[in-house]
Amino acid sequence: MDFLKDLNNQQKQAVTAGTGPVLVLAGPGSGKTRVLTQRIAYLIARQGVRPFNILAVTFTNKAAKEMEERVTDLLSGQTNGLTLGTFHGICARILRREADHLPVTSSYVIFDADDQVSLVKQALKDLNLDDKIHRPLSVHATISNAKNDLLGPEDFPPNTYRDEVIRRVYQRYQELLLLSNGVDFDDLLLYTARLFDENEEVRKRYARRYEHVLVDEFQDTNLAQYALVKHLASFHHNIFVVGDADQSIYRWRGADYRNVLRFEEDYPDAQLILLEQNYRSTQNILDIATAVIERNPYRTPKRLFTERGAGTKATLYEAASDQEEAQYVVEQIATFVVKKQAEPGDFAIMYRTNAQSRLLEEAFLRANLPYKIVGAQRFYGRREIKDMIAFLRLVHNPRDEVSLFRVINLPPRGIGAKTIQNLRTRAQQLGISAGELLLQLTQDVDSPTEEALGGRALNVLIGFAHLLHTWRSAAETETPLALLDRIIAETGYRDLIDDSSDEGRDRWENVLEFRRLATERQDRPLATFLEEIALVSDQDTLDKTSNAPTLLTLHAAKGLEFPNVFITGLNEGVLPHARSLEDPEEMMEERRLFYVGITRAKDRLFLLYSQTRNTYGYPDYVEPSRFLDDIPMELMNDERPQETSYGDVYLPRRAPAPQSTRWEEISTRSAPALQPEYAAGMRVHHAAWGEGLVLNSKIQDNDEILDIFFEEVGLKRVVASLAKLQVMGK
DNA sequence: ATGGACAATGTTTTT
DNA sequence: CATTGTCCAT
Repeated sequence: MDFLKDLNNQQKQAVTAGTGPVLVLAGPGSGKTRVLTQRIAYLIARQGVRPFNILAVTFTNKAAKEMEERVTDLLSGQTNGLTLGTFHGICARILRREADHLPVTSSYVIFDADDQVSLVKQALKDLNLDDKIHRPLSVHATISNAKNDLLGPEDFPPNTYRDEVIRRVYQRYQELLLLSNGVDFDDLLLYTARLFDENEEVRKRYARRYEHVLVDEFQDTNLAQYALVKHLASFHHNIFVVGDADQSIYRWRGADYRNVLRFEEDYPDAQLILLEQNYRSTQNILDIATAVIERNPYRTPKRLFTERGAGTKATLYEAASDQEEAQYVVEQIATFVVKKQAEPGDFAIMYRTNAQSRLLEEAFLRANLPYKIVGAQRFYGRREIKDMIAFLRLVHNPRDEVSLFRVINLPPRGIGAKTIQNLRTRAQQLGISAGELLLQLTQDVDSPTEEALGGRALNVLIGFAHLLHTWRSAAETETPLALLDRIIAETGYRDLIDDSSDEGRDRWENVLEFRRLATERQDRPLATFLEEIALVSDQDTLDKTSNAPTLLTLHAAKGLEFPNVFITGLNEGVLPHARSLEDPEEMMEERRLFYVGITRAKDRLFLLYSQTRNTYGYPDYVEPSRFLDDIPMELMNDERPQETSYGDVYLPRRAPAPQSTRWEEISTRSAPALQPEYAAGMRVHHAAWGEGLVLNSKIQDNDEILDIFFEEVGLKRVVASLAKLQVMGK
């Protein structure tokens, strides 16, 4: 097997670099994933390194999985024992194994973002601090940053009054986590780094094992991650990192692209390899990207080049409103698909904030065209899913107070704030957690406890305790899926959420979707299952199987590529975001974010902004993004309107968008008297308008109404019985 | 203890 | 505007 075939000189050099530290600076689309994969294969097959002795860190689980598959392909098997995963995932496993050295047990649970904020809230309450003044979200962000800088509460410098407050909240927050036998995302990194720092035996064990340490997306590591990598490579010093400072977009999460500089300082003998040739985009796209990123100060200039040729110009489009912007996206995609110039799945639509996806989704729904959206939060953040997870987490770890109090009264069984308070107080007196006390109620109840909890409340508590108890026994022998089914059945959860309204049905569908996820992971023990769902990344939810356009944030787009890319909302206040306008560092990051978006495109790039935008429900005029000024006009086709306004009169320059078909109408198209003859996806011919694609069909007033996209004349709405249509094909 | 009605308040980005 | 929290009547 020739691992070096089809590699350029720099890539070859990287793949076959000898021992010692190596720093690969890789521009977008320069094949860094390939380099990493082939290097792992090369180490195993050519250098005789055992997979067991290799550690590779990627940014998402999906990337790890893909990399593993590719290595396995290259070697036809023999990757057993290879450690491949995200920082958080790898740390979670190490902590599980080394729990003896930690303040938590091996059945600890990982608290998600919401749990973390509610814990901060609880901490503020415990300390009698006003959560109006000290906003939990912002307090948590500060704590998180401290952790990423490897600072514990005791290390947190109380320079200002606010710092003093945060230090105390941090302290209490940490106590609450431990009380629940829980860790947050940052603890995964912090605890592991600390463990290596303080326990030489453990550190040596891991450092000896990992003869080779490889890190992807190195520019987005924070201090804790940097320390981790350094510890892990502290024995063999074979550390191979790949990154691109221009693509650093996680500063707010503690990432520090200066880790690249730190690396060069810490390892002065590091080999430096530059990958500049781009295999992804056309030269026009690269030139646009370069024009944008060049405006950032303090960067090492890079020349991005390709052998793919100039390609087509980018399209710059000014929409009248953000709604129209979304409409334009859908119409453009429909045009390309109708003309058979691209597949629906070839398109990605990117935006700065998740909120922007809404209008796009609505536009797709109106056209009755399917789309897919990247984002784990959207799913795992839903109430019903959080409930399911809370039940499972509680079974796994009864000390988890956040989960306990989330579900103890689900469905309502008469346990309110008062009872919860009593339970917590009594548990505190006994020096145990509320969950442990609850479980004890299934045995026998001593009289002080009975008194503390009161007769009526006690009985319902015991009832819930018995449920929890049986679930815990079940969990010992059954799969998480079986346990989940048991919980759903025994709580009557469906009746609780499915009130047979659209929304209720929707929620139940979500539960079923979660159940499907559990089915896919049947073989996992509960601990692993919980860990996996706590650490899913947005990108992990990307579905490659369906042929539909992808909606995603610019952050989620990192590391991906698409033939055609729309970047929407190129307006001041959106990209760059309003909250980065004053801080030059943040402004630089906004620019990098735009750069990341541009460089995802292989063939076509669409840059969109609009004149007005709805914020808080009210429309407002907005300026085009300053970043657009930096792109030479000759690289773009300007689709901005010619002068069409006279004084205050604005003349629409395109045919008006079709009468909106509401989502409710689409979803409630129930048993019409007339059966539709046409369906979305059909190609039809019209005597005057030529050939077109049916986008939508509905029965209205005993007539079939069609939205058809014609190649010649665009989108039209026709009545089927009047327009003489010929069906050309499915 | 529960659920409904109103108010207030808030928007990056994510493991 | 859309979600989340708070108050009040049952």
